[in-house]
Amino acid sequence: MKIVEELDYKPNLIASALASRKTTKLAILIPRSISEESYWIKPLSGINNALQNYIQYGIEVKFFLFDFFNNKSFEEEGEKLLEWVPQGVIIAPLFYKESINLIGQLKNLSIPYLFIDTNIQDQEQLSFIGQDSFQSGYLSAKLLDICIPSSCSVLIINFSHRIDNPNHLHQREEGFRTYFEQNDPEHKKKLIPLALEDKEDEEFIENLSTLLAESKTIHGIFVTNSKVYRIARLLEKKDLRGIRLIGYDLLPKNTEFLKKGVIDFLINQRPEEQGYNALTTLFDHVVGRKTVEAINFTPIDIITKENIDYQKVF
Amino acid sequence: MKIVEELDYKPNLIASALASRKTTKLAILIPRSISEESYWIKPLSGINNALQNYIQYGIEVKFFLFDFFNNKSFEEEGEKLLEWVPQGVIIAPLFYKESINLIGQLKNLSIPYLFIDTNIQDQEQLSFIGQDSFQSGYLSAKLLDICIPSSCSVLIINFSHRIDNPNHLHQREEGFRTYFEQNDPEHKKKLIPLALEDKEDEEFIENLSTLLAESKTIHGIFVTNSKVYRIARLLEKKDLRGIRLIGYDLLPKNTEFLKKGVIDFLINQRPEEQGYNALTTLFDHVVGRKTVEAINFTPIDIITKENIDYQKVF
DNA sequence: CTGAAAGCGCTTACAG
DNA sequence: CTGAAAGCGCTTACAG
Repeated sequence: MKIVEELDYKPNLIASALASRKTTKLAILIPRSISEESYWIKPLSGINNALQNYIQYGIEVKFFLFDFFNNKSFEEEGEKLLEWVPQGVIIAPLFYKESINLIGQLKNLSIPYLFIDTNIQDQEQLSFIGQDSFQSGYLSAKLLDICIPSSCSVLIINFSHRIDNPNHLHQREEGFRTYFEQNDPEHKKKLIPLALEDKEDEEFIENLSTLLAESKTIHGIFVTNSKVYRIARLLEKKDLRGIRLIGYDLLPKNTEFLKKGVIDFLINQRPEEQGYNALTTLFDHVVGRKTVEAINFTPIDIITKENIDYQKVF
Repeated sequence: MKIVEELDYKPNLIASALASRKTTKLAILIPRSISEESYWIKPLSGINNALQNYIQYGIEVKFFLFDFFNNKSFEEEGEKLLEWVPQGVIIAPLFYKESINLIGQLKNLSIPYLFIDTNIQDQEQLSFIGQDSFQSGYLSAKLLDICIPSSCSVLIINFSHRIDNPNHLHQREEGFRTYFEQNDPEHKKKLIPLALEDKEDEEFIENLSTLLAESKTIHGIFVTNSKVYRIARLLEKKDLRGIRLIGYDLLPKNTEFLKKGVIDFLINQRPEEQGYNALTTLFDHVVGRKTVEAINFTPIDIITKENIDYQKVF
């Protein structure tokens, strides 16, 4: 080792990869995408993109895709994953209990894992790759705040798609509220929370539309997830102007309304980049034996119709 | 070739790199950074960062750094570059005439080159990597527009640092003006252009300060480059409130005023990423023999004090 | 011009 | 346990 240091010897990774020709198996446990327009297609394509860089190094990646709404499906795919015996795992731990169970087993097998999109604190994960949800809500509040009247009402809409909503939706709302507590201590702006079902609840939407039409004081709406296009559709249909709308993610349905001017801001969490970084991080650890960052926060992008066309596509 | 196709043969780049061990020389012609806080340190660090990925492939990178204000220096470094005989070049073509001259010689030698930061149209460059300046100005106007009164005055400040200012400063102003032409046809917002010298022109700054203090109608200032901190310093010193300020680039001096709330928005052009992508693109072309994109527009990031801490650092 | 041999810097099975 | 040999998939100098 003394000589290694004296000569500043650095092993040639290329020669090493060529000689060893071992294949490293990496498993990915994320939600299945229902359509081309689904959110989860983006992390997946980011992972595939990173894979191109490593394919020559004998990396084998296998996707275990579960049903976003079904914890049993998460469990089943987790079982399959364990049977495959990978050397490293990327997990979107959307179901708390089932995730804890799975990573317990991974720990026993000394298989490293990292979290993407959603974090669970202190689980000995190799890394977390995703956005700071609280801060993204805080930023959303600021953006809304600068373009609404100094006294008015603001709706916070939660599309609760299932009982144990991923934690980060609450954190986004918390961040949003915290901004107004700090910057509007006199509560000139009234925050009105609203929980909607994810299914096509026409009746509720109709009620909401009546509410919006009647209440002239509502000048801003914050939707805590990517379902913001549903509210946009309503605003457009009822021709409701003067209401600023902000939500998450560059789904085609959302960007369409952004370009039309119905949605004012979208918060992007760079899902492709999350996928890309997740695979790169796992590779660096498992194959490159490098130390990796324990937390890898994705930038919080502000997207308007003026810069949407310049976002990186993968 | 028929058999190649039948077997879907893909050459093993790793084995190829190991066997050939040829070193590829890539030259970089960009401005020298005066301090750790200079803008041009960022593309440089992005280039070095990308280099880490390729160092095993026998890439040798040499920087030819010229004086930002001095076209002779650009010429001299260009000469040295040609003597070194690289296989590929990255150029920031800040001086038009001198750039045209240099790339003429590169063409004769069949050495591929790509432009970073500033583009010159139709010069057979391999690629351009940088921001759409017009659009970034357009976006800046939109951001200012949503948070200033519906009738007021807006200053457009150009720090002209030399006679032949890089073209993109004009394009930024053009984009800015175009937004207001399209969205304020009645000219309720008055745009006032102002050219300042780059040197510490205390007298002019003093005049500007008087102007701002007297004119109560000025509610927005757009600075077309990274010198926005100089205006911020003035606003802070004179305790001038109610003026929204927007400019370019995440220099330490700028982010400081952003966090204090004196600057409202900064436009980021991801300089590190530009450097990173430039080297990657050049490598892909020269070593990987891949086809590369002719235009690689960097995203136009909107930075506020709420998301500044989540920007990627290289 | 063609084709076989040596070698790039490692890993790993194997002989001693 | 130690150390030399073979081989990973290419490139390139060289013999024919």
